Amino acid sequence: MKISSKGRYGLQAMYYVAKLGGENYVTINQLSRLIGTSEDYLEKLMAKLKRADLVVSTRGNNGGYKLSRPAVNITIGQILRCLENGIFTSKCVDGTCTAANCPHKDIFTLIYTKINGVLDDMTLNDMLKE
Amino acid sequence: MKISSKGRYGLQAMYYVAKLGGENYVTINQLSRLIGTSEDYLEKLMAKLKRADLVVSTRGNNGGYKLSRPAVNITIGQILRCLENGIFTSKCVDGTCTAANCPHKDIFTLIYTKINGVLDDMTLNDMLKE
DNA sequence: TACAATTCCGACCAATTTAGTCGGATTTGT
DNA sequence: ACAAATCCGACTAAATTGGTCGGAATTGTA
Repeated sequence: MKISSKGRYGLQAMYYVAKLGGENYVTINQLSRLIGTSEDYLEKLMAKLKRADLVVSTRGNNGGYKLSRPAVNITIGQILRCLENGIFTSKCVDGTCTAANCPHKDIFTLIYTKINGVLDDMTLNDMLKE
Repeated sequence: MKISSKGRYGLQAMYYVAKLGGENYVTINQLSRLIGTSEDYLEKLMAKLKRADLVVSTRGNNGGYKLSRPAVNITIGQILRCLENGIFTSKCVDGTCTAANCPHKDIFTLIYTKINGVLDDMTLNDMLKE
């Protein structure tokens, strides 16, 4: 249940897209050199970030990625949730718990609400300020 | 990165140990019927909870488990951390990040500190009150 | 038009973690 | 002696993560 390298690479990629971006597009090649992982793998992560509307891209020469909106409007939670598998939910919350009258729905919901609250309280802009 | 069934079963087991316990010892057989999973698997989880000093046990006839201390002094975070693998930490925090001058140490540390704070703010007693 | 730079896409594989089983050994009260 | 329990290590299966590969499609530029 740690943040896996998927989430870690994703956060780092978003950080560099934000930092180097502006009007420029940032390429996977640049990101892979900055982060230190393969282009092939990063590509998968960028695809997820794009599907979640956190970045936009153009193909072809001079193409690459940039943020879909200002860094202050992109939360750490949004980034992690789109990369990690079913992050911060559980059977007892999403309705698939098979226990009759699952007695723990409320506490699990509370746990996840609080964690998501923490993550959505921090934005990409907070990473840039460091 | 969801709370896996390990964590879920563990929280539920602790809940029932707290609820049925008091002076009594609660057995794995009871827990498995209440939670709906195998005795064999629960046994592994109880072993971890014991190693973390969250429960105490006696063997033999009339044996079983009970809390090592009052429910109000056992946090959700303590339960989850002892069951899940390296929960809420990451390379960039624990010193194994190989990036030179990892620029993200602070933000990752902040994320984990906040999440652990949330989890350690809730105790087993909060589960009992539901 | 050719070409290079780039994202995009699906199939595949390896490593790790999670989930679960099994066969006993040990302890304890009756 | 026996039954009810925890304890323990080895094993397997399933799922997820981490990563690779080959090529298709798009775009700017010479």
